[in-house]
Amino acid sequence: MKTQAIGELSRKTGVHIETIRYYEREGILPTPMRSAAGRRIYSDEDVRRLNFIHKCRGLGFSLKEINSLLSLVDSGEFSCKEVHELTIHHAGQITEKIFNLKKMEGVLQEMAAQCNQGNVPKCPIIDSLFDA
Amino acid sequence: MKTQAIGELSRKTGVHIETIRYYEREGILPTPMRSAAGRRIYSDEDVRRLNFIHKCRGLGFSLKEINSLLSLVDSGEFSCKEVHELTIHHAGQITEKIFNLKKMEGVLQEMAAQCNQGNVPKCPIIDSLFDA
DNA sequence: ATGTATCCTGTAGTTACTACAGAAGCAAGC
DNA sequence: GCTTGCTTCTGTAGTAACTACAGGATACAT
Repeated sequence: MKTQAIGELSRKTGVHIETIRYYEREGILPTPMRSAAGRRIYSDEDVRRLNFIHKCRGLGFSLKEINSLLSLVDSGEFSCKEVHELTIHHAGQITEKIFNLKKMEGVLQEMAAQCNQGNVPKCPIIDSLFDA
Repeated sequence: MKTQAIGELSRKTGVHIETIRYYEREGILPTPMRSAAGRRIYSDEDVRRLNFIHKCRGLGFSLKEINSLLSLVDSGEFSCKEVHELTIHHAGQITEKIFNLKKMEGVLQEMAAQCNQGNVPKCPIIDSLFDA
């Protein structure tokens, strides 16, 4: 499939139509082509870009941060210094997020396992998580 | 240290004072003790709870989702069925988040490595990430 | 040609903060 | 005891990132 309307883009990505138009207003999505009647037309490139944005949002990145990541791609012009600063900054964030998520994952699995054995869990979530 | 004022809680957790009061209004943090003059007094338990909330927010969980996690702990009363539903739901989310973050991590490191070798990177961020 | 679904713009509401304003409390030094 | 500076208080208003209509035009299947 080559192009699509906003509804299909929404279905493919799981992003609400209103949110897609909001991203366009905010300059995070490029202003798309329009049909003769003025309807937005999207390419598969837009699907990929919106998927990227959507998942980044779900991982706690702000639109501003996402823009700074996307700007690496959008501008043909960027220096290695800029790339380095951004990647190092974001890579640090990402590593920390992974670390915290793994901790959460472990505790939740432990709780579920305790429950399987018929024990009411003591729920040490807060105690064992994120003490510092 | 046994108890502390809101400013110190803020410094320890990195959460703005206004946000702490906001969490109290929203019922995510319990209403704290007050000094004779009416100032909020927090325990180390509050520090841990706020750290937990803060990191969850940074990982893309909504306050509603965080509440559902915390309610597992807050109520002495919960059934194994409830625990299971919540943990399985959240564990799935968490696993997916980790998966996506690892993908991002890999691509960013590759970009930085390319730059180290003096090449201007082709920046395949969007192409290689999140195609589906 | 007619009904149903989709799209348009525009505005208003929601969530999760964030930033004051203005008043009162606390702590240290003179 | 009084001043100076910092912290906290309540309350309100502003911002970021959506989300939900309203009211009207367009597409398309029967």
